[in-house]
Amino acid sequence: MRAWLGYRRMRLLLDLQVSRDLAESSGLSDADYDVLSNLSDTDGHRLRLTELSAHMRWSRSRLSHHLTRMQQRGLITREECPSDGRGAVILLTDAGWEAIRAAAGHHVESVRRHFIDRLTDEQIRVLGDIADAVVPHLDDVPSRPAADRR
Amino acid sequence: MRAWLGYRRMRLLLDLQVSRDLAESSGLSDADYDVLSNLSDTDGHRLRLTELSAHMRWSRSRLSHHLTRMQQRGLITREECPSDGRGAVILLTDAGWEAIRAAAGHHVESVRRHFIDRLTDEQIRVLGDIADAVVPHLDDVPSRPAADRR
DNA sequence: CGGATCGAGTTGACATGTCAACAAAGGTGC
DNA sequence: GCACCTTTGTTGACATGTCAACTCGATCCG
Repeated sequence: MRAWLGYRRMRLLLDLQVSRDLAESSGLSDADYDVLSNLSDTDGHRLRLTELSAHMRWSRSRLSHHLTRMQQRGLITREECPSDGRGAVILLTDAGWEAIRAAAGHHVESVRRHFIDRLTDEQIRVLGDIADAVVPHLDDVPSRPAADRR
Repeated sequence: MRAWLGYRRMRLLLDLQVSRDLAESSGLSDADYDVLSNLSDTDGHRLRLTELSAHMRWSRSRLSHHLTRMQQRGLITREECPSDGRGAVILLTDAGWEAIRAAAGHHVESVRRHFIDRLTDEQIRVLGDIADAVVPHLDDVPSRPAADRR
């Protein structure tokens, strides 16, 4: 009980603060940052829409809407897929790459300040273990967001 | 890095699963559940809107909108405040009380299944410590949601 | 008291997320 | 090749969240 409530409270306050910092320092929302960082982690800086949505656990609909807005801001573009005519390869633009590079430093500092620096090495290690214990069980079974199951 | 990414991933998957369970078993959203449980924790099952919003870190605007919807579903009501004419005491209805009582059991089971049962006693203890280390620093300084500061 | 300011809560416009329906291409079996 | 079903991505309607403007009572101070 203590652990769960603590987790929930931490989640509420920490994520609020970190995304506030992110928005102030770089004008990106949490969602923007996640999309950009997933793209920038791939080689070629490109991903099929469905792959991206599966990894982020977003519905394709949500992602498509969000990408439309990000495209209008020049952060990403859409390409046709050579191997599948229904296409949609999402590609990071130079501006998008620049945006996340510029944001990353502040973001890391923010996470460090509000989170990592408050913890002991031991606590950090155990937290990693906790995530490793919890995540795998959630990562395969349900798979797709509710909107897509049926 | 490992701890932060693990935390983020866990947060994504765990919260997704738990709120999915919650919605399926009781028809309540996360937001509904939080509001109801905050109210049911007070004696008299009532709170001033601003107190509630401060504790939940919601803007008064968001809370007011959400309460309007919850009121239409009969989960809460609004009363005038005797000591302050600008009023707004939020009161849990019988239906609201019943709804959260019914939801709580499933919810606890869900949290246990996806989270607590995956962890050792030691990990649970440390997680509590982590929250205690992180939360206090975030709990006083910033205080109000962005929309209210200015 | 009376004017200025502040704080509580609501509202409406707009941004974002969800859901179901859809068009179009891929896959399968005949 | 062609009927059939699946998968991809988009769309529009609606639900929810954000932000700024507003009303009106509280409070401050002459």
